[in-house]
Amino acid sequence: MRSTVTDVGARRQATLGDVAAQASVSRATVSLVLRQSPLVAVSTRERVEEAIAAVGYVYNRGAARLRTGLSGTIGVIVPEITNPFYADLTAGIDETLDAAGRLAFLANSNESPQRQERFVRRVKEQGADGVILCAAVGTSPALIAQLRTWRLPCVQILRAVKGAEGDFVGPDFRAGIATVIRHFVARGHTRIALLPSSKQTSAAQDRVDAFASSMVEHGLAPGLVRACDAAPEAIAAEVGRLLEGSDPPTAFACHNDLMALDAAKEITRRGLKLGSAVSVIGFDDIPEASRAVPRLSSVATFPNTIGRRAANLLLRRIGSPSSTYERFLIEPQLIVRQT
Amino acid sequence: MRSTVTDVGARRQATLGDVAAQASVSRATVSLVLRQSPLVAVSTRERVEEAIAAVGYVYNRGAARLRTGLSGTIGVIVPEITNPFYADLTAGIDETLDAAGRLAFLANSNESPQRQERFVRRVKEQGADGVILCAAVGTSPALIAQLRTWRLPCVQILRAVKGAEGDFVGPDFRAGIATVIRHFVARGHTRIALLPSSKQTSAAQDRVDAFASSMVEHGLAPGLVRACDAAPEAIAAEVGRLLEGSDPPTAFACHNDLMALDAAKEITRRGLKLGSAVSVIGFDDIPEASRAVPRLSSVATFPNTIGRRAANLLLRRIGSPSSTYERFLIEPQLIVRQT
DNA sequence: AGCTTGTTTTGGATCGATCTAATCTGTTGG
DNA sequence: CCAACAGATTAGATCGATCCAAAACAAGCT
Repeated sequence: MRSTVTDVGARRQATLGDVAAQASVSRATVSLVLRQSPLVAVSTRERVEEAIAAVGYVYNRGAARLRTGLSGTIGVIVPEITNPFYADLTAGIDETLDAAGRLAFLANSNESPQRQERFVRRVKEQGADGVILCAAVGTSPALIAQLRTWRLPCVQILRAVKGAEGDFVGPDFRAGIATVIRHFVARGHTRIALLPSSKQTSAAQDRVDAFASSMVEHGLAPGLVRACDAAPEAIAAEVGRLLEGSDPPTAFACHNDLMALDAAKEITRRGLKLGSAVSVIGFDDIPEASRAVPRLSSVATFPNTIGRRAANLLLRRIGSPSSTYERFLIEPQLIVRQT
Repeated sequence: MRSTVTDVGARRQATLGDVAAQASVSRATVSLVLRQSPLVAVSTRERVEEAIAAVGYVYNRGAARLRTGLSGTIGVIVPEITNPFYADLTAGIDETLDAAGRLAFLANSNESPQRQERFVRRVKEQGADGVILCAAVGTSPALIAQLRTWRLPCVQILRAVKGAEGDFVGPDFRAGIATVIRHFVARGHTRIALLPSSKQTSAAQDRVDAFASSMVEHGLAPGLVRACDAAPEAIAAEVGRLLEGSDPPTAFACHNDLMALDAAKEITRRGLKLGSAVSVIGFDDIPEASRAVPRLSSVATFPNTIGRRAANLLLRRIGSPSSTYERFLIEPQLIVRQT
């Protein structure tokens, strides 16, 4: 009663109780107003809203979560935030969560399962409502099982942890490889090499599998598969070995654009003409691909879309934890440029 | 007493109380153990730790925060997460916070002050202990003032909001420009152009100011300053206009590497030889700079370091909110390559 | 007036931790 | 034997919201 707006100097943050006092209603009523309940009379609602503004009240979602069990937060764990692909992905997630009024914890596992485990635990401690996880190389299925016993909804993206099923969103790498091989064959290539990442992920394995069956499908001899570290020197060396071998390949399907760019560089350095003598295609269609000379052909994988889909799926799953798992494969698109 | 470890099927998450019951001690004691208090006897501590493992207890930081007022979280708001510079920065922040046992909310304002404001409010609602903010273009000083009245510590990075002082960490753009001009002059250039971003930020203004005083310092006529949108076409057009003008510049200092790469492309397209006839230098030293042909000279600005410094400063500020503001300018480094 | 019925409002318990001050235990010294 | 004290443990209040069941109020109908 006595307390008025002039108590601004007060060090303490305004709470529901302060608003209630200011508006001469009960705390319960203020709570109803905050949650847009249709129960409160319009006149009271207005009075309460004025009071909220007057005392400078800010909702304390942490306190609410204690009661409701819902925090309005999501954990996002990626293995390599500095990779432009993940940055795009993150932007897509961020956008969707923003629209849903939620906030994301972002953590960079840096491909370390230990660090990843630490993050998962912290995210759980903070009471996040769910997790979007791109599992680090070497992730144990036990981690996913852990999330399950915690009843913490989880959507895996890009890489599926072996031995742990669940919701999943990622590019259809198999379809992508199939398209690339079809393209190469149409152009007359018969000696084709695949350079998958040497990281042991489902994303790499998918490429290898699809490559093998595609080659068979087109009646070609099994192509050359050379798992390759992402370092520029490693790629140059591998490309060199292939080109110096007997019956060298004339087309290279690379794990991603960064690797493809380095491969292209080495091929050019050796005096071969890209686009005519030799073809190179990467994955992801990063901005650099179209800027390079010659402009790199690439399989676009739409990270932003994947991020949005994953976030939407997670939100749905949080709403209905019991329904059966979903699996979204985003159709990639071959962008033919000069290589 | 009756309840044993076998209640695993229970839907409810284990709480402090469950651990206490399991270990036959009080909740207060368990709490002390969790916080590594030296008060508890070693034998009890061990008993409690066993109980924690037995019931599968996970700390509820949200509940703790209600009492302590500390959440162990930090808000990070950047204007453009897909820019590799910010990705690196984020990685630096993430690393530092990880070491400090904290978790970051990451939000992408996308240069929208409205969105940024929404995020700031959400971060506050979630009870974050502090904020690292790279202010969107057009941010009002009122936002910083708001944070201040909320007593939410804030470290600004890269761009300082005009009219709002506070803690700051960013590259020393002035020093960077000075180095570039010195380098150009040493190479014999006298007609120099500056292409700052057309975004109205302190980061752009710093470059403009430093450019002007550098030119004077070397006894040169004021150079050409052309604020420029980041779109490749806009840059090509601007570079074209400059080159076709009377007495065209022979050296270009660009706002960042992405712009510099596009400028370089246009210069090459016009048949001018980069590195001899014309020089181009960008900022940030993104990976693409060293991969481009010709290899782009650039001013490295060390985003990862900036991220770490900012995070460390924020952690210190959370520890002692009242001490005076600090301002860290990270010395950039000119990397001379082929342009 | 008394009785429904429907709409608003509310007191008090509750979520899961921490904090404070008090209690309990065991030891030591007078 | 008791007072004093240090060390270890605890009961109960508390943080700021939500939930529930009950109360207050208003309007309409006998």
